[in-house]
Amino acid sequence: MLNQAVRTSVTPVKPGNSASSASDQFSMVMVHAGLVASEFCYKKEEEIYGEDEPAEYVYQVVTGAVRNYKLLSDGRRQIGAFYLPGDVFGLESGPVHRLTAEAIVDTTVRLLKRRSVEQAAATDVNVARSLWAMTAGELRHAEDHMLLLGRKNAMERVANFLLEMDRRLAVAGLLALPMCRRDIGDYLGLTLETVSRALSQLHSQGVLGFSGARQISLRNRQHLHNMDA
Amino acid sequence: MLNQAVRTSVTPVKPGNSASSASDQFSMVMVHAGLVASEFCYKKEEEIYGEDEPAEYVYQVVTGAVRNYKLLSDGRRQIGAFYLPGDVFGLESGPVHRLTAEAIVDTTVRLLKRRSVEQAAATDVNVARSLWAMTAGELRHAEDHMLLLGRKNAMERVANFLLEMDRRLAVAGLLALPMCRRDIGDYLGLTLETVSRALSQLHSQGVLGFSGARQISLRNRQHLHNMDA
DNA sequence: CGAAGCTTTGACGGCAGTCAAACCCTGTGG
DNA sequence: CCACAGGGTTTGACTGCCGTCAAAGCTTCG
Repeated sequence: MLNQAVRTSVTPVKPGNSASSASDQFSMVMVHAGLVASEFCYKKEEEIYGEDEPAEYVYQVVTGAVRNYKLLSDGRRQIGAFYLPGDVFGLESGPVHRLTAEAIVDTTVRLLKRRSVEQAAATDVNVARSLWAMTAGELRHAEDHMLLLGRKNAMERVANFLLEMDRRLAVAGLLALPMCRRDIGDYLGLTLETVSRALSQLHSQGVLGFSGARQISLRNRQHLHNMDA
Repeated sequence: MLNQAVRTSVTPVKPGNSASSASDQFSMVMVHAGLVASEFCYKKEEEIYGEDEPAEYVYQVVTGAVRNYKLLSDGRRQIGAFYLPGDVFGLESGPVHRLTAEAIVDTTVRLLKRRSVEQAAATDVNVARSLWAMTAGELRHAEDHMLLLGRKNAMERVANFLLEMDRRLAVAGLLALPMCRRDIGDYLGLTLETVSRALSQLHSQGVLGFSGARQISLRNRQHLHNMDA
């Protein structure tokens, strides 16, 4: 499961545009608690942890991308979140992971032993507050996503997705999507064909440009905002 | 907004079948912190707090029922959760409420000042742990609900809803639903007509019985479990 | 250069949404 | 006590958005 221990680190990951406070808080937890994070690498498509497995570690993406999902018995899949560089994932209040996490592409993570984090939280109230805030941040995302899944049409979902990815991983105005159309569909509650058709329509309207299917440049963010309802 | 101060209390609410640990934790927070909760009543359809309003209180349902929802600008609504006797709601890690809460029927709540809760968490690590656990419980529900909204068909959603309500509010094998068909639809990402058709089909199959549209008895829970995918 | 996987596009179908009308229940006032 | 009004629920007819199935095109990498 853990491929390759590369090195240890307490330095912050990529201050970049993924300016969620979660990554800062992750660093803070480590600093306050005197913890040291190890780095590991997962290959493309490799499982990081499975649904209902004991939660032994907390992770932070350094490079790459992760999908977090649930499966129905017949194979239908709902991706709850994508984790990108700087994002913390796998943090549980209870004993087990409630979704499966997989590397979408080759991915490097920093990780902390969950038990160490718990101990830090038991002695430092600021650490405890940070853990709560991280879970609350995931809840906020889930609440927004329920609105999308329950009430938005296909074009609104895709527009919302593009704006979210633009905010979280665009560099130099260019979106380099790590995930395939099926992953996007399983995140948005659509089929891969519907995602493709929506993107094609936006392309033909000049709202976005392609440099290969996964390199996208947004040419009219306002139009996307208007479509997002 | 706060109609009527009835009395104060530190005793647990209704140990009943809503055996979520959240209500116990609410009591624990109060006991550990020496806090006293006030009781208030909201009338049917009355707003308890609005989206983006400052989060000043934490609430626990004593009697009645609450819907927690987000709206799109054109009126489409997604209900994220129903809160029933014993449930805690309105707890935020950040400064504001992210959904609107309304009483579905006449509802009594106990409430704590958020500032008091924060202070208790700052000095008692067990309180801090409880707050995190409550938010984590809401996140778990949201993750399950994303799977329902993104990937289940109408019958699977309704079957899931009936089993959830059966677990949370059935007394003597009878479900007394406080919410109308539109609320159920807005919770399940369906229209009220689709909810009604699914319930009618289950009735005609003998899976459930009606005593009025909102009094339901489940006659074949196994069948519902099988339908829930 | 070739194979495999990913993406796009097209044709068609079906599930759930929309619109509409009838039915039912509850509460209220005569 | 009954009539009525209003809202909630059920049912029907039809529509349409998105899913399904299929095939062709495009990348990428060995």
